[in-house]
Amino acid sequence: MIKKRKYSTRYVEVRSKTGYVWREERVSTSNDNGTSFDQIVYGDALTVLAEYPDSCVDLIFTSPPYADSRKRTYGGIHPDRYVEWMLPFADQFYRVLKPSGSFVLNIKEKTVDGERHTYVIELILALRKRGWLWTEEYIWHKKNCYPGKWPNRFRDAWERCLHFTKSKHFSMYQEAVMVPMGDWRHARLRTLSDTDRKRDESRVLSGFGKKIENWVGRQKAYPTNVLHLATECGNKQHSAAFPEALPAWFIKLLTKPGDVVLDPFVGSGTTAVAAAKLHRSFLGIEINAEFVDLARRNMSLIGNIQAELSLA
Amino acid sequence: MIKKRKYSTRYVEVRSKTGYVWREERVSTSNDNGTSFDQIVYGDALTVLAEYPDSCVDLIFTSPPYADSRKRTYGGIHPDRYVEWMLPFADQFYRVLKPSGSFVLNIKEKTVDGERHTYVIELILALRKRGWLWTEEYIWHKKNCYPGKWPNRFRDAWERCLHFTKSKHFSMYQEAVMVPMGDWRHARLRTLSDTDRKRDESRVLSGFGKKIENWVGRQKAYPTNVLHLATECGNKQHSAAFPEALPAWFIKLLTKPGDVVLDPFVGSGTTAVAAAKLHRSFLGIEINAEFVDLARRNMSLIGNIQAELSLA
DNA sequence: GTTCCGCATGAATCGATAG
DNA sequence: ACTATCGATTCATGCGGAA
Repeated sequence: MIKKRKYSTRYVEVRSKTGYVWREERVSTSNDNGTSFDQIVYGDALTVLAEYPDSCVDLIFTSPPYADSRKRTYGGIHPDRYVEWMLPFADQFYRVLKPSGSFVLNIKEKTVDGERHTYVIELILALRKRGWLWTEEYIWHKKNCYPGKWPNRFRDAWERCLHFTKSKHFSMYQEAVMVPMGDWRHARLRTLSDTDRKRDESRVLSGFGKKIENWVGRQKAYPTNVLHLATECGNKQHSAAFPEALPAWFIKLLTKPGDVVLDPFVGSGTTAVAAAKLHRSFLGIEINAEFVDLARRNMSLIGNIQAELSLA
Repeated sequence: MIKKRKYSTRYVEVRSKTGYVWREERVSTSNDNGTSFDQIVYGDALTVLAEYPDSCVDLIFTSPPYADSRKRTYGGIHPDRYVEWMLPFADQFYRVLKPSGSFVLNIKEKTVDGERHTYVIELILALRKRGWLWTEEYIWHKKNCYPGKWPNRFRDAWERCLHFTKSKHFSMYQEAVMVPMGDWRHARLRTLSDTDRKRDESRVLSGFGKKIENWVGRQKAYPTNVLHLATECGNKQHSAAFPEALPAWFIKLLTKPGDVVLDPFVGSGTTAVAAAKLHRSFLGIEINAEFVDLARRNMSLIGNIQAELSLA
């Protein structure tokens, strides 16, 4: 049964070279229940997700708009009202997530008036009251954090990755994120450099046969709950909030190929790109038209790269 | 004015080779306001601290008994009652801490029933209601964390170091914990980039290049709020809750020589040892007689080492 | 092809100044 | 008094061009 998709037209403010202009935008207000994935949907996550059925998503990975930041794009939620703003979204997330699924929230509290604000830990307590299990808290260690000096604190080099589930028994594929043994914190999670690989190979080849087997058998270890990743700071037009390796790690850990990954605040599309590259289905939702364009461009770039790879 | 110190005698259970025996113990119940430091006091922190005056401590660093663990030594506080257990101590800490002082709490929530328990974040909220400022949360990354494998989580490689203060303007000596810079600086020292120059333009108007010179000649950088320390794996009879480098880092950062460091749950004395080595005054309190003995032995070892050093 | 080097760029935060 | 804006501070990384 295929429903005819409905659209509404709305006008949105978009930044141009000279300022801000209004542009017409077609917004999907319905979906085809099963064929509506693998797209960046323009709209508010609350209304977009309302069209989706229960239990259709395997992983929700997102970095919601931080309190009082990105004012131009999200209106800057005040820290004191952050929890009440977030809860309706969390309820929708709970509904669309499969019982075996996971919800990973990348977030960090701001300093307000010289103090760490409490909206994140209050959010944890509120989510538990809504039925979520606070299964784990991973730490993303930002190796290249923002510089600066202040009399009362150092540079902030970490963010929380809060792992919530609906059940104590959720899907987890630990082998997918095993890392080379030894100094695993120095290993690049993004890609092993060629030199690293060559060094490893030469080490293996120089050994005797029986030793190779021992060494190969011990090549990988399970990681810990601390992730060491640098933020990407290349010459992109958009500053990605997090590096692609961050969603990629959780996607590999918590889904298998073909599963559905949702990012309800997808921004420039990093989560969707990571999911697509890992052959997962995805759904990205973004309320800001400018970011929707950017995310779709980034997705199409992936398509080109994959096409090139398949040609080679 | 010197008060005569008062003692009370109590009998305590102590482990011997063959079991548990009762031993007589002299407990100080008064202090000399300034001469009562540099000791490991046997007793309950609540009653011991009650004898101390207001605003006599510069830093409180402690790792309190974890919820539901170390049952034999601390009675295993139940997670659901952890906050109410902790608050009376925190009130005493607040009283004895100087307005410019800091309270650093090394703590990590246990997993209970497959979920992270919320007593730590509830404690943060409760402490704020009692007047504490939640100034910062440092992460202690345990580079060699405890091994193990579970179906739903990885090894836990980090703990919180919650930094509370009484005032927004507290004492902090950041230069004391600076770390060597990365190699990237060699390229930076040769020539300043255009962007650096542009960024410095505004500075030129006021102060001119003296700041630049400072910066170029610098070999060290300020650290971040993520501490990378390995847990000590020495063959001690007692497994210290944290390595000596952890209290040492905060002692260097938050006190100057001669200041007073308090650890109200001093355990095997690691905080006191670190303070003494750094020429700070200290006060260690411990309710378990066995640990008191161990802490005093560890302190006396330091005395020997320092004596040897002064002879050399 | 590698390696080296230059360099922009950050989900930052504080304190002073302006409205 | 209370909020908005702005300048100052600072450093690890990836990218691209050069050797």
